[in-house]
Amino acid sequence: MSKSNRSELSSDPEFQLITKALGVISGKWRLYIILLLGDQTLRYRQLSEMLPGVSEKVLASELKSLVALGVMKRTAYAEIPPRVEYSLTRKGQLALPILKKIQEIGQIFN
Amino acid sequence: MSKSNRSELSSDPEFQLITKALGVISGKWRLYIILLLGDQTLRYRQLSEMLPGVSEKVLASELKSLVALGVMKRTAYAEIPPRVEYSLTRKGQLALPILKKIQEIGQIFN
DNA sequence: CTGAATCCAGCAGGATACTG
DNA sequence: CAGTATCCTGCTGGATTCAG
Repeated sequence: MSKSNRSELSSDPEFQLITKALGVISGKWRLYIILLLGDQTLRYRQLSEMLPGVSEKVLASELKSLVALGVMKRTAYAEIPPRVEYSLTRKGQLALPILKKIQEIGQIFN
Repeated sequence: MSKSNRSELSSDPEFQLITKALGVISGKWRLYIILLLGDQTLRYRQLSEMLPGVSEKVLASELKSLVALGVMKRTAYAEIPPRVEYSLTRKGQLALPILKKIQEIGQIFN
């Protein structure tokens, strides 16, 4: 990483990229949820059951953020009872291999 | 990621790895500091100057955490004035290529 | 020079109840 | 079924001062 001592860190393009990337993966459950979804399409209820101990509020807001970030897409069907499915976007799938690598870091420092 | 519906998430080994990895990279500056150091050896003052806007307290505690995690090593010389140098451990260097990849995630979602 | 100590604000994340 | 609405708490990171 080369340094161009500008006075503000926030103007460093590398810093901006890192911040962006951290937005996708940081948070107690975020990365785990993405890897859990993987290439599947899952309903809200399925995700919820796969994440025991994560409250509705937290799961819902994480999913919302991930959709807003462009990692996942949400598809709602106008049925009764309601059905909502989540899957990775193309960008999400692009990022997936790298995200899986992050687990290796966990192994290195075990 | 395959799921074996055990009742507690914290007993899932994959979750543990992810949590471990997140410990290394999450935090507003942590990942940036690691990439900034890269293969170099830098003194505290140099790091501090490369990180305008990061207070002494935050920098010092981040470095301490990174040393505790085994990512960096700290070498202090008994001189006056004191000299302290930081560099990546072998484990840190092992992780470096993956950490660099994380920036690509930032590019994907730009 | 290299930090530690203190004090403090904001927000991510959790518990629980309720709605379309 | 798929979420909101509230309310609450602890931790992360920031400002400033002090010390070896």
